[in-house]
Amino acid sequence: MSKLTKQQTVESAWQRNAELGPFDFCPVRTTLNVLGGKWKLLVLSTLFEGSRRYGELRRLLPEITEKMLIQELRELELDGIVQRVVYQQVPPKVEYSLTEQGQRVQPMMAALVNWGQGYLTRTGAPPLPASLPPAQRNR
Amino acid sequence: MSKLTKQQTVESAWQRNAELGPFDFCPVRTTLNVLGGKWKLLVLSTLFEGSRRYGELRRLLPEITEKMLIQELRELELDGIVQRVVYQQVPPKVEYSLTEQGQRVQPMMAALVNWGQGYLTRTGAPPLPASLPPAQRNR
DNA sequence: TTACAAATAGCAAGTACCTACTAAAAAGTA
DNA sequence: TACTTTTTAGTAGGTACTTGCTATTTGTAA
Repeated sequence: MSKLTKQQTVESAWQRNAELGPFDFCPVRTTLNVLGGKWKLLVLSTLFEGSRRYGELRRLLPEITEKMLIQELRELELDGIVQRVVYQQVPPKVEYSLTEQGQRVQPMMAALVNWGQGYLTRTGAPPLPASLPPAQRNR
Repeated sequence: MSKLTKQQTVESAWQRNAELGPFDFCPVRTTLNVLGGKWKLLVLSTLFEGSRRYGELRRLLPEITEKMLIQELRELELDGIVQRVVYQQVPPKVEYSLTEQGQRVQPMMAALVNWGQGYLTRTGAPPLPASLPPAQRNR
């Protein structure tokens, strides 16, 4: 993207990262580019159960800023992971759901969950934050 | 971490992200925290084949800065993913290899590779960078 | 007319992340 | 002494990513 256009429009995450060079057809890099946002997997996990309106997502994921939520949704839409359907009503209604590509994330995420769980149980939660008393771990 | 100690020492990635709140025992978050660095999976994939000296890694991965390379290695070591063995020689020799936790990354990464490949083939490489002529895609 | 709900966008400020460059240790060799 | 090889650390600067706050649209209800 040009340095001149300082304008901050939401882009496809793929596209945003696609100018870094010829490494971009690396499958892992692709996955990280498309799904690597701080909240994307969290949002997707909510959509595994079915489609949701924007407001529902907001209520289900209060730790995400509104700004971030739409931004992530917008990127996921541009990258073909979620589908956005607008109903022509007056208090507007927008429903988000997973595309086929989005559905395919589920087994992949299962692998992440699996590794993370193994790590947590095997290392006994945070590995050696020796500086903190153990009691503080669960804060 | 205290705002006062501006000192920039390498921390465990787990530890660095562990103060964000009670979400941290989420397995996915854990996985992303530990393995989410820009180069970590790339480094690990190099170690799947066996142990490597620092210099070998540097040569095999020229796109990574030396600084970043040791930093990522150090974090991975602190998080228990790689093992670091120092040989008491005069031009120093240090070998890095995967721990058991590190070995377990391989199947997980396979899932990432799989998703990324599916995405690339199904969407036909970069999805709609309509602003660029198709020829430019392979730059 | 004023107020409201639902969804979304923009900007400024802050934080985290990466890179480039410089430099240190250690012990043998020229 | 000066110089090499191998591994590692520090610092400054830049870029990318997140957050907080404010604002817009559009019918309908008060």
